[in-house]
Amino acid sequence: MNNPGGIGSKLSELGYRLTPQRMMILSAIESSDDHVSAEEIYAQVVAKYSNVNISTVYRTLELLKRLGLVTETDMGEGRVRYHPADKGHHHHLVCKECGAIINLTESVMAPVKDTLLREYKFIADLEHLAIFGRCINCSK
Amino acid sequence: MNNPGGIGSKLSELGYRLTPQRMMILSAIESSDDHVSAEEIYAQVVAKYSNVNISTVYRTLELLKRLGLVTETDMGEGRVRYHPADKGHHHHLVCKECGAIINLTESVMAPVKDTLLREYKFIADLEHLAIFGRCINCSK
DNA sequence: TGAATTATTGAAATAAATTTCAATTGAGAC
DNA sequence: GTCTCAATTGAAATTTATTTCAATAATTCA
Ligand SMILES: [Mn+2]
Ligand SMILES: [Mn+2]
Ligand SMILES: [Zn+2]
Ligand SMILES: [Zn+2]
Repeated sequence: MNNPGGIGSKLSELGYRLTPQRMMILSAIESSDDHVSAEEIYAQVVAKYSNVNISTVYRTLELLKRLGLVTETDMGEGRVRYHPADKGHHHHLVCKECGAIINLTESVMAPVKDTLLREYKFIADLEHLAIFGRCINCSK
Repeated sequence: MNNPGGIGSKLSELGYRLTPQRMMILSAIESSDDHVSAEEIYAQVVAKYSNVNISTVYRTLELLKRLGLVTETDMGEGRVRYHPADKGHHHHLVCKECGAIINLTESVMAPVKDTLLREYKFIADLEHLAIFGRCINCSK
């Protein structure tokens, strides 16, 4: 629930309260190895602890996002998905035509990140992107 | 209204009907030199032509997006903004802390686009991005 | 022309996410 | 322990965007 090194311990280190609601939400995020949506988190949490509100889920995700503990990615599904920030740095190529998703390592964006830092002194968040376009099958 | 080379003429070339609603919407998009939101387009259109529905605006934007005639960009305002695809190829750095927006030329993403094409045969849409992060003032 | 078919629209419902505001909880002061 | 105050939450309202479905408009074809 509040495992050392986990998101929960970071939250309390930073002075945020580790409420039952937050603990359940964090556990849902951390236990999922896939990208998880707010509604999916809510469904998991509400099953064990019915007095929790969907807006608390969104608020907690918002907080974690702001603290850089989770990444938020829009893969074009009409809802956004979340990911613990430390779990696998990678990006996704999303084919707009067939929906195929190709994973890539973070390093593809490293040159851009460097350029932006060097030329604009801008620290770009390029940790978990969805890049849209057309895959090889759909582009012929 | 349906100037040659404009979005309207491309639409009819492709076999889509150039309805009064669409003409007004296109004119609102093309006449704006800035990035324009759906609600702003709607406000402009409804002032001249009251029998138009907001869902027609969204639907038209969806169509134009799909045809690659406008780009859609989320600059983190809670609503998305649109831009004629041929009007200025550039990106935006958006500071998550102070909201500052720095413009960049399209070329920053050229190396990534090339890499994705070469290594993944993926044709990436990297025409009008909002890249989030922290500007020089906010990162010290 | 006129019927059949298809594209487009408006209105209302719906969905995802955010905001508002009052109630509750919890941490620290005394 | 009790008081005080700030943080957090729940419930409902709101916002942006999408979807559904019936009505309308335009196009195709007999
Ligand atoms: Mn991922
Ligand atoms: Mn722009
Ligand atoms: Zn594809
Ligand atoms: Zn800034």
